[in-house]
Amino acid sequence: MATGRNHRPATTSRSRGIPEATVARLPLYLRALTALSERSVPTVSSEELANASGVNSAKLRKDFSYLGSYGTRGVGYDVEYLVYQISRELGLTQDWPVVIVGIGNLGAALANYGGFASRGFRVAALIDADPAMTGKSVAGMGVQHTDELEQIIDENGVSIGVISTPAGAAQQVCDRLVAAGITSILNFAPTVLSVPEGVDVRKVDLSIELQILAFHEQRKSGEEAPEEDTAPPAAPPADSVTTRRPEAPAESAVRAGAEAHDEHRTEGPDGDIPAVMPA
Amino acid sequence: MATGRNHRPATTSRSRGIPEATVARLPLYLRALTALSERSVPTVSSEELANASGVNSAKLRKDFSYLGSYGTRGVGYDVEYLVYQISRELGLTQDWPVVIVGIGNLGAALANYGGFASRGFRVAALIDADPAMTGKSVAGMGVQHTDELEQIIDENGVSIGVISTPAGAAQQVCDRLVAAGITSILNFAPTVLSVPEGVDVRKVDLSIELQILAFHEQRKSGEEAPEEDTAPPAAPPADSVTTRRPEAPAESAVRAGAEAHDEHRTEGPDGDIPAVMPA
DNA sequence: CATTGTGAACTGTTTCACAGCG
DNA sequence: CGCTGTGAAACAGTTCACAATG
Repeated sequence: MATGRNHRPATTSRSRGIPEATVARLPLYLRALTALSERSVPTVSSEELANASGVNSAKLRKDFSYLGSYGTRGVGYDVEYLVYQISRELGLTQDWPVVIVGIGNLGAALANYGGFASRGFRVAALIDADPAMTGKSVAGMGVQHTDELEQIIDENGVSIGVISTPAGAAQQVCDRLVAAGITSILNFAPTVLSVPEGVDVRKVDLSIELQILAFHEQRKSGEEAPEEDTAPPAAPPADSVTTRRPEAPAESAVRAGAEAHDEHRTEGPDGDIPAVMPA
Repeated sequence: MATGRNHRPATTSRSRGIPEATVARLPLYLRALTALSERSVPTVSSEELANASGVNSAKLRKDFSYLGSYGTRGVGYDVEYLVYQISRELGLTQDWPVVIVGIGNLGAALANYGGFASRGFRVAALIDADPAMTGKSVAGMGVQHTDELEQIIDENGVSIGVISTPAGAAQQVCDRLVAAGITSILNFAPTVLSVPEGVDVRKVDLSIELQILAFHEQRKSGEEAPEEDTAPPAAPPADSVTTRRPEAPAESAVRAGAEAHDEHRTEGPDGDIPAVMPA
């Protein structure tokens, strides 16, 4: 709702040729290859590389086949060469300035994250809405105020933004980022972002991951006889509203999935993804 | 290699009935529903809920159809009832103690993350290998030493572990967690974890996400004429080894994808996912 | 009669298995 | 001979479109 836009599937962009699923694995291969490269391993077979990347070799070969024929039959792949080809394919031969908006606990952790710098990414600025944060130094870098967001993006030619604000601020920040010219967003806030066509959003949500794990975990311990659809309570839906109350939760019993969703408080040790660094 | 195990696809467990893709979306629906619930909205149509969740309504309806018929034709879904059904399906009616291992910047941010507590998850312990961390208080909770890992897990009946150590320590920690009885792992370290059959691993990797964004970003600005396979340099693979050097990178030019991969230093302000909290 | 629930068509992804080749 | 590259088969996930229905 809020700033109402159209929802793009977030994983859109069937980027001519390479399947999305393959793109998502390229960084994995690249990581494994880089490790091999550092150990000066000259060549690697699809089987070995697949193991190191946690995929199976058929998939890996098919993935590479989309990039071209970079292997040698009977031998394997040249490590350096592949590193180069994949880097190029991913666009990592140039470097990408990024801004991080929302320097709370998480934002600060991201800013400190070395993986940023070591790959083709460079943190161009840390931005926070809290005037108390402005000027503070995080990860050896001054935090700048949201007011300067547009200028920072413009001057640095930033096209990738990371949002680590509380959920309530995320859409707003997103809108400003997009308006300022950003076309790729990595969202850590637990909200669905609406963006115009052409802007890519990827999300990382801790609690979603945990919930998925919980689902599987439950299956493991629960039903020892995993056969047949032992249909759940299967209670009939509402006949009147508000009177509805399944066989279970009394109003507030089920708290799962709760989101602050628009936390008003600007700080506090337990906000949804913290907005501001306490210290 | 390291502790060599078998690689499970990480997204295994075709958990009888509900497709994995659906499971991954349930938390999204739950979040949207919880927000509606808080605003005391009694019912919602598939269209509305789909919008709020960032998916399309056909998908949402199909997803729900796997859970059973919880809607009312001509009306929509009862919000409270659905919240309950999904929570139950996800196993969130019980609460899940989790341990966080590796209390660096990221680990601390995770510990502070409110989303944990508000859903069915409870941080049972914070664990770090650094004796200097032990006893320190993070997010109002004492950090305990790795030595106590097994005992903590056992005593609290923990089955979900979060790994936020540096990459080099992750497999080792993972092995101990698994040995101690943990069967679900959320891995923030940039490594492939090997786990025995029956253990679920989900990974969250910042730099992978960024690389995927970079890929799409590159496609946007690059090739304005996105037709025809303008085959890349297409350099021929090795004829001899080590002599191989494509038309591009001189030894260290391409740094993309670099991983510390076995960082020896136990601290420092810019290790791969920091190991220890500076302060 | 608006909206769900779902077969059927489709699109995307993985796996198989083997021909092709260095 | 070993390993890549890839068609073809199998499988998974999404979308369509409409009959069923409260």
